[in-house]
This record gives sequence, structure tokens and C-alpha cells, in this order.
Amino acid sequence: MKEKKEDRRISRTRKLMHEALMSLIVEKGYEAITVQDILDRADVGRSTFYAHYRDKDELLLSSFEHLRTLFEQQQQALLASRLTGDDPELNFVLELFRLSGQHHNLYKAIAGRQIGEMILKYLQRYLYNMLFGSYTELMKKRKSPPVPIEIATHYLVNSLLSLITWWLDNNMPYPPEKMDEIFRTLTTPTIEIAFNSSDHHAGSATAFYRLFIDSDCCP
Amino acid sequence: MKEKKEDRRISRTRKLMHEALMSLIVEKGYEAITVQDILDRADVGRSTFYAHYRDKDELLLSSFEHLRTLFEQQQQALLASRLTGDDPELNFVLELFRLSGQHHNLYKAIAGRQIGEMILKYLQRYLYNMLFGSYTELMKKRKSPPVPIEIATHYLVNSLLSLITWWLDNNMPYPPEKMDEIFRTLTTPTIEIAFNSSDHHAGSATAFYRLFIDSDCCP
DNA sequence: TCGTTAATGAACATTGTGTTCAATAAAATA
DNA sequence: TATTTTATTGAACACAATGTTCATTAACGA
Repeated sequence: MKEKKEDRRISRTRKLMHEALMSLIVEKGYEAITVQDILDRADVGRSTFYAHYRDKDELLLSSFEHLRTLFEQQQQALLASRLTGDDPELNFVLELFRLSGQHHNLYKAIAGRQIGEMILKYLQRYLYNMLFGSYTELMKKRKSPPVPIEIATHYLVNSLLSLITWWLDNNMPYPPEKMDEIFRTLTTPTIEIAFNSSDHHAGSATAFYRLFIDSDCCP
Repeated sequence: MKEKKEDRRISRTRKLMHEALMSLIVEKGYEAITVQDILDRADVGRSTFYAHYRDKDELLLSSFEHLRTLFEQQQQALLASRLTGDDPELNFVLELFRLSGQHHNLYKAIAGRQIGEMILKYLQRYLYNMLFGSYTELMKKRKSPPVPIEIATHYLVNSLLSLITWWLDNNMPYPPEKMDEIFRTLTTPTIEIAFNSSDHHAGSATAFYRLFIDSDCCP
């Protein structure tokens, strides 16, 4: 299964640098970290660093790619367990709140900074493609929507992200379940209106939320 | 009216530096600008710069404060003209779209960068206080809301800002009037639900939007 | 006019970046 | 195991930008 063509020294060095970066981020925030800091912490030579990554940002992005892979694997596992009937329902939004809450120290370290925004943009694109790709066909049956689909999608993704960041910025004053409920309360009427054109099918929001779950699209 | 206690040299120097910064921002983007660039463009000595501002960021924030003052004065003027009956209605949201569109080159230069986020946060706080301060009393008459007020406020401010940034990022594919309409379409049902607790007064959204207009609160 | 205050600019210390290269160590491969 | 290949090392280097200092000069306000 595993494609093991990589020199063990490479994996080792990279792992060291990633770990160093992550622990430093939590300690002093991303922007304050110098390459030298990473070198000292990882106990790696200067030229070694530049042999692997062009700069600090590239290292971080690489770390982030890794995190995304982990998340996707977890989602796949959850989806699988749902199919076997162990889980009554997989709630993607709820899972996202839970995951964010677990990594809130990492979030605090990058929030408001250049790199935090990069990552947020990344996530945004990710969710956007996830939704947009899925329900354009769902929309084909409907008449012309009152709001352009790109905008409505962008709007919803942003709603979710803004709730998550608010929640993290304010040290998670409610449990994830409550936030999930709030998200639905706030977005359900909008979804009903924005995606249902003139004919008012009850429960179109439910169908919509399911897209968060069943989507296997990869951006 | 004017408190003119300031040395003319100071005003002159500051004006030169602000102008230099702004033109440089449009040319190459904020982050790429060095202090030396500003010095050259403004034709000002190095030590002079540091006598006025601690660093580049402080200069930009000072410029931004100035912009905010201008905007507030414009709003006041519009509000005044409305009272005299010249204007049928003042639409704050629409005005915001128009203003953003006018300065979209400035936006492009700061979008996605550290400083752009600072400014967006600033704007967010500004709008948040504007709304929150105003309608907490409007809410006192209502029963307990289905969604905490802070969250709903945050949500709506973010909705507006996300639509504006989407619009600017995509080179303004629709006129401001259309965007204003879209904003209302997307948010009206949410406002009705989130701010109206159990009793369903029709038109509570209208009352809400009016807050954008009549508010004279200053954060 | 005169005392006060701002602007000047060159010099300087400092910090961080990214590159180079020959020597060394540790893998992969046969 | 022996051999080849490849990664790591670290010191030295050039460079770019920051922020400070200070004696001199110029402009201001009263």
C-alpha cells in the first residue's frame, strides 16, 4: 500500500522540522518564529532546511497539507462506520466544530496573522468546492434561483467559518452541539429561500445539509 | 472649529508620508513596501520617519483612521440631507457597497495580507458596535431569542463583509444595487427568525435594516 | 528677532535571510 | 559486505532591511 521510495533520512529530517514548527507556533506564534528557531529546535543544519523548503511558509503549508490528509482519512472512517450502521448519523458541521475545538491552541497561534488567513482561505476553498460541486446538479431541477449559486455558496461557507472563528476567538463558550444548532437556526431559512427558487419544498435545507455529509468530492 | 496647534512642518511631513504610502500600496502592495521606499517617495529623512511613527504599520493605521473620519463625515452629510428631504432614503448597506467599489484598487492591494485582515477586523468591530449598541434595547421587548445576540450580530456583520469581499475579489460582476438586494434576500429570513423570538412580527427585518441607517453610535 | 522645535543624513549596530561548498555520515543497492 | 549514491553538516558569505544616534541645519511661532 505504502509507496516507500523515500530515504529514511529525509522523512526523519522533515518530521523533526514539522514538529519543531508546531511546538514553536504554540509557544510564540507563527510570525515570531525565525528559521534559526526551527533549526535549533529540530537540531538540524541550516543548509538542510533550505534543501527541503524554500522558506518558513512552505514548511507550514506542507504541515497543513498533512493535517488535511489526516482529517480526510478520519472523515472517510466515520463515513464507513456510518455505512455499517454503528453511527446513527454523521454530522459534518458538528465534526468540524469538534475538530476545531480540539486544535484551538493551534488556532490561537495563527489567528489574525498572515498565515492564519492563508489557511482560512484554503479551508474556504475546500468547503466551497465540496458544496458547489455537489449541488449544482441538485439545482438543475429547480428554476432560476433568486440568488446566484456562487454567491449563495460563498455565503454559506463563510457563515460556517465565521461561526467557528467566533467560537474559537471567544474561547468556546458553548458546546459544539449548541453551535451546530445555532448554525442550523441561522442558515436554514436562508437555504430554503436561496436554493428553492419559487416552489417551496419543505425540507430542502435538510437535503442541503446532507451534502455536507455525503460529499466525497475532493478539491 | 479646527484645532490648529500643529506645526506646519509636522502636517507637511505626515501628509507626504501618507501619500507616499498610499501610492506605493496601489503600486506594489503593502507588504512589499520597505521603509526606504516610503522615504524615497516622500523625500523625507530616515530619522524623520521614526520620529513620527514607530514602524510601517503605525503609519498605515494612522492613514486608515483618517479614512474612517472621512467616511463618517460623509455619512453625517448624507444623513443631514435626508433630514432635509432631498434624499428619499439613505441605504447604508448600499452606500457601503458603493464606497468599497470606488476604492477597489486599494482593496486589491491589501487583500489577503496581514494588514488587510487588520483593517477588516477593524471594520468588523466598527459595524458590530454600530449594530449591537443600537438594537440591544430593541431586543429588550422580545422574549429570549433563539440565538444569542452576540452571535447573531457577529453573523450578520460577517455576512455583509463576506459579500463585499466576494464582490471585490471577483471584480464586481454585479452593480451595487444588485448586491444590496442579494444581501437582503439572504439575510432577511435569518433576521426574522433570529431576532424575533417566538412572536412573528412581520417586517422586523425592515426595522433591523433601519438600524444601519439611523445609528449614530461611535465605536 | 529670537528661542524653540523639526528635519536631515550619514554612520552604526543588529537581526534575519538565503546561498555556497567541501567534508562527512548514512542510507540504498548489488 | 563493499560500493555507490545521496543527505546532512556547518561555517562563511553577501545581502537586505530595521531602528537608533547625534551633531548640524532649516523652518517655525510668537
